[in-house]
Amino acid sequence: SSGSLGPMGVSVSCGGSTNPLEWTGQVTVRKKRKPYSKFQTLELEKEFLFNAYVSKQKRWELARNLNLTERQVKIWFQNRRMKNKKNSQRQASQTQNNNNSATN
Amino acid sequence: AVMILRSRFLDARRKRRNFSKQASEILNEYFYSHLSNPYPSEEAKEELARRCNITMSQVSNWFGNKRIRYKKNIGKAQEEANLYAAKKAAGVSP
DNA sequence: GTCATTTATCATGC
DNA sequence: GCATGATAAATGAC
Repeated sequence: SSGSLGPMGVSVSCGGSTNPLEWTGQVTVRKKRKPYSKFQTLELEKEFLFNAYVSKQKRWELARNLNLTERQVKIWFQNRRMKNKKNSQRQASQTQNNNNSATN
Repeated sequence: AVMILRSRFLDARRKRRNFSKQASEILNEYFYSHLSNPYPSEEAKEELARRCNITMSQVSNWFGNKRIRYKKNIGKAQEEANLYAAKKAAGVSP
């Protein structure tokens, strides 16, 4: 039971428009998102073709050659694996739809 | 070179389409009726996806965009919030 | 490690 | 010309 809200539950409509909504506040300071260059992305994609999981040694080399931090390289591979999974699921459902409509 | 061309065909952003009016209505009603915690569960997402005839990823995208863009508009007009708040209070469909 | 997010950016609709 | 949906960096929970 959550009682951190106003007396009426959602108290948005009554005049005062400033909402004491906890989720609207982000405490941690986050680094601004900065898109990678074409060269950086291309090199990362090339390495991802060989293996979706990069060793510590390879990560260090990539970070140095692409002027990225090891943390950035690590996170890039994590996000890339998620993207791969998402695309695989999308293709799977597409194939299933094709089979269903073809057999029926 | 490959992925530059890849994005031309495989990127879904190239074929973006606006949701239907009723789908936006359903999503907005849920958002403003759960304004204190606009994070639908997996089940709620499935329900919304089914009623809106969109995928669950699209539901997640919508709430992600909605939350950040609502946050950015706090202190501004936000007539949309008042609209749905009044609608909820009246219990009337448009 | 995965994975739901936050945030800025991208590409499109109108 | 912005509104809107989807994607790309970045964070945090677990």
